[in-house]
Amino acid sequence: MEYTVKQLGDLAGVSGRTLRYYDQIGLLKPHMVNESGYRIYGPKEVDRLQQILFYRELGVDLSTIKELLDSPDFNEQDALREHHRHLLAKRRQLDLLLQNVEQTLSALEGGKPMSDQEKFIGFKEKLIKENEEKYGQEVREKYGDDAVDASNAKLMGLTEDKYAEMQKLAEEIIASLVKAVGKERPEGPEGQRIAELHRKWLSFTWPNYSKAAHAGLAEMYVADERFTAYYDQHKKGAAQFLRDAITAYAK
Amino acid sequence: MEYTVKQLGDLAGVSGRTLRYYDQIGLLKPHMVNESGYRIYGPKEVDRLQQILFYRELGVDLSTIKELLDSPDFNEQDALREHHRHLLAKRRQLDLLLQNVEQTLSALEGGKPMSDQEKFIGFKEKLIKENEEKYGQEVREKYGDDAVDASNAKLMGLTEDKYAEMQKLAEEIIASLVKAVGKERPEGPEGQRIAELHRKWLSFTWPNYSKAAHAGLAEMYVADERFTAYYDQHKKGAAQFLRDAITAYAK
DNA sequence: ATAAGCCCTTACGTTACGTCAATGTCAAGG
DNA sequence: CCTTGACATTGACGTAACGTAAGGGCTTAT
Repeated sequence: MEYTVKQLGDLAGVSGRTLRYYDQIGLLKPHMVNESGYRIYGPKEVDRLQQILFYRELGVDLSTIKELLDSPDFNEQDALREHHRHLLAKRRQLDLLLQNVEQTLSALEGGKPMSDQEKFIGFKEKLIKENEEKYGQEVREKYGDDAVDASNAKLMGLTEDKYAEMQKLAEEIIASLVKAVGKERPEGPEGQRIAELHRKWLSFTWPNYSKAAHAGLAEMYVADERFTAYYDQHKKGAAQFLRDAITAYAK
Repeated sequence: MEYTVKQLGDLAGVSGRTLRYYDQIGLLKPHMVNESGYRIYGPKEVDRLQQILFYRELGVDLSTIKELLDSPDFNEQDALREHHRHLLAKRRQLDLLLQNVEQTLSALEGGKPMSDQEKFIGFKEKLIKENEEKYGQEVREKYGDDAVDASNAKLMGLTEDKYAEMQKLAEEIIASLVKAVGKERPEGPEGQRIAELHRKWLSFTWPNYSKAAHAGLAEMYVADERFTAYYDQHKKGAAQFLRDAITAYAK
């Protein structure tokens, strides 16, 4: 199919000005220009525009998009899979915001008041993005491993004794957290003891411990609702507390 | 608590420049300025910043935000409920985009090719916003249709056997819910079994299952009081439980 | 007392378009 | 055939929401 500026614009939900601008900066050149100067777009341009919009949706700036799409080793499949990952991350962030709204509402209606930190959970897009790039894979691998670990730890070389020890440790961490939240400070001695326990717990499955990775994981505890839910199921605010404790510990 | 520019910025995930800009345009004035000219923010400013960020996240421009927050009949509760609605809408749009990516991928891998229209589903934010009310109604009408569908499923190509099977499934879901609510956790094994049953049940009428859509429907179960009433008639809290179970399941 | 890390204001730069303005093109109807 | 109205074109200027750099004070730790 062939489209004029308006037609393609309507199709994709962008303005004519936008398409002319994209032409101007060389991001999306029309397939051809007819004798009276009209821009005519073909199927290849349609697909390219789709790619552009995927990137734009994720907040990538136009010059970067251009570089990416024009790079000789650009692979559409990989790009789409990346889009998918990032969209999922964005949805997780949205879910955090939804939780935040709900909590704020209930606090307003006389529920439990929120800490100032809690009031901004879900907004720090950039931090989450950066963290994901740095530690995301590590954490994801870890998370995947966790599931495996739990069900058949023997395969990973852990003896049953060790596994039991690990579980006991996990329980102690939770129990300590439940007691500490709201009473102790994360940077205080009890908070630091918990962080130390957590480091020990980690050492069962992490081949090599690093403070940076530990801090990154802690950040994940509040950024990824799966973790948050896990810790908060025993006591609300536990994930937050643990995060702060570890952050202080890793410094 | 009192905060300086940097402290509040770090807390909320915005830059110092941003806070100074907000001061400049009168959107967020500091509680006070100390003798050496430092901006000092108090608890009221923290809350106002939170409100600002909620609006900003939804794409409202700063001058409009200012008008809203300064309007004499501004009501925080209503605003939060609005935020909630819009965030849900945004999530629906994200789900559309996710589907789009998935379809594009499968088309690339030799699946069914997409029409040019389909290539841009999920991008037209503005249209979605405008049509939100319309869309919502459509969905609700669709729900009405679903009820009709269910009652005379033969028209939809379901054999009577299949239909009976479907009803049995529905009954099992209700029965399991009644037992589980208040005793089991939604993320626990029983909750997940119920979510799985629900997925199976859905598959009778949905042409293609997607986790995103499943989760979206679950959200509807608590957002639309007709759904809630349907599930809660047997046991209070059942809709909530089912929602949580499905949400965990779809992750 | 010197460095590090905050804070201030002023001011210019940037991105991704929106919005005129002045003008040419094209299909449809009276 | 002519007009009309919706489209198209190229400038050119405007804008929102900051980023960034320059030049200079304040506070705290070593």
